[in-house]
Amino acid sequence: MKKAVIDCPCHFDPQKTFDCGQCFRFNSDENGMVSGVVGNRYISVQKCGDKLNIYGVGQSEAEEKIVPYLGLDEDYDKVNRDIEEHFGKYNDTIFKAEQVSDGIRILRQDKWETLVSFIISQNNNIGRIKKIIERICERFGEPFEQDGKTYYSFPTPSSLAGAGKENIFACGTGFRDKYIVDCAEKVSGGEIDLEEISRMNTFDAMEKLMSIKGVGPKVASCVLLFGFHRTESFPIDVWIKRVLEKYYSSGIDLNDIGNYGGIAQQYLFYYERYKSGGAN
DNA sequence: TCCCAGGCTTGGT
DNA sequence: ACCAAGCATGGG
Repeated sequence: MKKAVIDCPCHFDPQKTFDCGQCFRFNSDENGMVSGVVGNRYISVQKCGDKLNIYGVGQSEAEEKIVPYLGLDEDYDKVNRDIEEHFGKYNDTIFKAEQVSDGIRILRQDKWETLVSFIISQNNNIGRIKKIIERICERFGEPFEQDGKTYYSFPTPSSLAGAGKENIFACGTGFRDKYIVDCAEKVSGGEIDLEEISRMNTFDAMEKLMSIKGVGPKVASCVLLFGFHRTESFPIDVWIKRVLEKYYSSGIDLNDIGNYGGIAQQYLFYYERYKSGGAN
């Protein structure tokens, strides 16, 4: 089995990072090993002191692809300072959230995979989201072998566009089948160009993403944050609404959350949802 | 034009 | 029966 070892920066906890709901194809075991499919590789990540063991890729691939994927090139001291500046002026909630959530990083996931994944996430729970995505990969993705086991890549836009609504539905998507089809058709047909979106300002990018059926403000902002690394994107869901009412009842200026407001959102989300024993 | 309520698949509890 | 990191839809 291929293996790489890299220096682990501060503020990185693989389990928290993959457990905070931004990624649906990874699972962690009791040894703190976190494993899942990235592109056409199955990788496992394990933190050992100030080192990070990465299995499934060689040293150069780990440094070139996995380090940016994990967001390890981002300076989280700087990130945290900016977050404290923008959220600390209201009260001390963000400092507590930062402490509890320390180690969460925003991944650089594939744009297309993130888009489909968060369409599936609506009105759904994480356990079921994961199962649906796995079935979609098994049925429409490309198989690849690694260490004697078979894994499946996330299907391409054209693969899903040609899958047929009934076959998408058969993966357990429920009413979201038509949303996935619309999304796959628009992306494979070029009507939606994800690389073009990555060059747009956040407002235009949101508008463009929301022209896909089943993509509203919450899904679009999650896709921008997790798939486009728009760390200023601040998804507002039921949990964050609760946080805003509970800790920021006199309101916060959503137009002044800084360049890393989305990371603050993750801290607050994790703080509120997982501090009292966690969810599924 | 904007706002709001009820519906939507499915599996877990 | 109720709920889940929401959204499209139709009526007012």
